[in-house]
Amino acid sequence: MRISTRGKYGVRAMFDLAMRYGQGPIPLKTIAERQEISEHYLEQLMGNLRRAGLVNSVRGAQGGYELAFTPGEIKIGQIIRVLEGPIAPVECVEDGADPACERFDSCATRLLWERLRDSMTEVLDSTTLADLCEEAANL
Amino acid sequence: MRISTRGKYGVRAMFDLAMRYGQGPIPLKTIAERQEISEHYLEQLMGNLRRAGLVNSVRGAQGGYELAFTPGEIKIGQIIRVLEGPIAPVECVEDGADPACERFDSCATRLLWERLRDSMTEVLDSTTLADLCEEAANL
DNA sequence: CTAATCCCGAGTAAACCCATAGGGATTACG
DNA sequence: CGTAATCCCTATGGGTTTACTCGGGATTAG
Repeated sequence: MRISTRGKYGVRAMFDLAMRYGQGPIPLKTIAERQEISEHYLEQLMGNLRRAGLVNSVRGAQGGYELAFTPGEIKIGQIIRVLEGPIAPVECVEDGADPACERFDSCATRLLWERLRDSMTEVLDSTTLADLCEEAANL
Repeated sequence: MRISTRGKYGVRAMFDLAMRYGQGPIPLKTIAERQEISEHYLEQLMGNLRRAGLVNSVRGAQGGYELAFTPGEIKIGQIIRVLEGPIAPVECVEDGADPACERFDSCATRLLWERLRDSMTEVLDSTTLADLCEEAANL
């Protein structure tokens, strides 16, 4: 029941960018050092986030990454979905999964997994990067 | 963000036992066939559940497994913890994890993971096998 | 005695995770 | 215009986990 380092690192990196929102592009190297994440590995994650439209990149010297939206507009759930895939404890309760479940009594356990999925989604989609920044300020 | 087949199969098998609670021991083979789970694989899972005290086993012919408590006394969270480990999206918010987090601003993300853990725990520990049986009856 | 059953440990193929390596493209700045 | 800083891309590899399979031993009802 763990998320992988992808989601963990991704949220950390995005939080790092959120804390410096509006200060121009932040180089990957800086984020990686501050967050103690392998640079090359983080690069792959940032690539995914960029292609998903959550960050913009600026190439060349003095370049780096910046959020594509304000911290208040980016939900943690979006980051997780990009880096970890759909938020669903089992495949058959993924959003848009085919509803044909040939198993008869699995339906009972399915309701359980749906409730679990919903409660996870609720937490992850009701928290934005701005919320994390605010919480960080109160520590 | 998936549970493995261990948790999935385990819940299915325990649900199967709950639906037949009080009818004497159910052989593994029967459960495996009904739930379409590899027999040898399920055997390993049942071993874990037995050692955790959630099921009793009866050896020899006419033997099998039965719940060690009434369906209403067994929470899904207990099954998941036996087969999947602690319910925690990241290691540092495991119950009883050392509170020494040398990372400074990870604290902000930590609050998030704690909220996620709590919402997952809430769902899994507020549902019992009896709840699943009841839901199955209403389908 | 025998068949049914649980019990146990080893082995294994595939997938996934977490990187690492090396080079190419772009651009600010002197 | 050259150079260093930076993003971009693909490939590779070791380690771990997953989801089994296999083979045999122990126990017990009938």
